[in-house]
Amino acid sequence: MLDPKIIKEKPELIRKMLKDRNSDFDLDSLISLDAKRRELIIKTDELRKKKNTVSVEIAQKKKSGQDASSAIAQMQQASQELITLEEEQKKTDSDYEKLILTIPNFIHESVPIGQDETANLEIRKFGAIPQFDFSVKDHIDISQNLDLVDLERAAKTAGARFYYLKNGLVRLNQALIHFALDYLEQKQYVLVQPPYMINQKSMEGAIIAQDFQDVIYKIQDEDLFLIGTSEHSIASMHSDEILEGKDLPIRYAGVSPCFRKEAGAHGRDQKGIFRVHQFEKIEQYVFARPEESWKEHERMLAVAEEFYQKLEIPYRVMLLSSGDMGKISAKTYDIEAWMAGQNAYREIVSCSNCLDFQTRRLKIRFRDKTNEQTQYMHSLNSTLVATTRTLVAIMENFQTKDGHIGIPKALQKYLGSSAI
RNA sequence: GCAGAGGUCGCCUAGCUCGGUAGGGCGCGGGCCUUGAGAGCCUGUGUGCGCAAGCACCCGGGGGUUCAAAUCCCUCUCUCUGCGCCA
Repeated sequence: MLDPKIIKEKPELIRKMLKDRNSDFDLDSLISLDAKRRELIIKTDELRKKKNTVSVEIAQKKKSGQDASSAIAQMQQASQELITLEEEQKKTDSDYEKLILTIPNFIHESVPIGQDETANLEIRKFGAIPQFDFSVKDHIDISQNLDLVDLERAAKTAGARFYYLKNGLVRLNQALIHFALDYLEQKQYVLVQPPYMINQKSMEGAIIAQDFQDVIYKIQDEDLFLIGTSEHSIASMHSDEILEGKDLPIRYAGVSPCFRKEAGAHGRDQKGIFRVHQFEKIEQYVFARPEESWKEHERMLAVAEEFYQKLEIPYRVMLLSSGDMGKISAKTYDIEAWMAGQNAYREIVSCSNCLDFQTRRLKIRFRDKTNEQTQYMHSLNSTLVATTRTLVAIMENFQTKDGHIGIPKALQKYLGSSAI
């Protein structure tokens, strides 16, 4: 959510952002609803003031034994008027609220303006692309040959985009999680295993309504939604709280399964475990002081890059364009890992600064002294590792001529072996 | 799941029986006093609208009764205690 004051005072900033995002958001409706909302506040406040005055009068008259009936009549009339106005106000407020929650976030000045991913900028590359003296397989062939993944039976029991991991890949998945947790803990992150289901209010704090439909699974007859990432749980963890400035930044390492509908992804990455409904993810989630959030953003990216360097996975860092970026992010870097079986770089990390967009929705504030004005802090999130995609990268990049999989040195002690 | 007790301003607490402007303490800010510090005293301390003066709102959420609700009624939710069930 954006600051209502900025929308009111500098609508031209919002218009530019909407244009850069190719958004068809109806700003004029929002502005007129806001005007109507404020007009109603003034009117109802006046009526309440009248009621308060008359109420005191009634109390005094009753106390001294005078007749209060004319004052009571006034009171009844004012109450009636107020009920009508309050209904209108409720409706206006709710319309306004719905609309303001769907405006996308501001865009940082360093973000390239463009329609889609073709306008993304490559920032840097790391690692040499592996060369093979045999014909390269993709992760589907490799995992089928080694009995590491059963997609057919998963399709039978759950549907497309599900999988049974088996044998060494179960261990490798756990090894990645274990390694990632050790890595972030050593960097002083607070480890968090959050609720895997959260209520609607919390979910709305973390994402924009329309994403519900495309991404989020709902639990039947309960006010509960399966999280799409631990970001959703951790964002709302401090909702309605006022934290102490001295505690910032707070860096969380979230570990959880992630559940995604992947609606609208028909046909893309249809096979294998690259794009699935369920996977494990270790996430960086940071609450920072506003003036430090851009520094934190670069820091989180560096933490993620170092992780893939340790895993010996070649990657490139992309700066997403205004048209390719998520609505809640002001700036997003993606890390794309080289995947030998696809002969391409594919997204494995997304690192975003959301400014005060989430914290404003969730009322997460801080202050340095108890009587100081509170401020919204900034929130940032970045993948450290989404296990299935990294498993794909390892399987494809570390495949051997005899059809097995080598293991990156950093993972060997967690796996207990150097090959699968 | 059942029963009981609770949720009041950043924190603690009074007020609820019997409806009439939510009081006190702590913490923190500003001021007075002081050579300085401390103590003491004064004052401020959440949200909204407004250029401002100021006004309105805020007692876990929602609804009801009433001229008027922290207070009475209903409902939901969370916490605690006991019982039950359970990996």
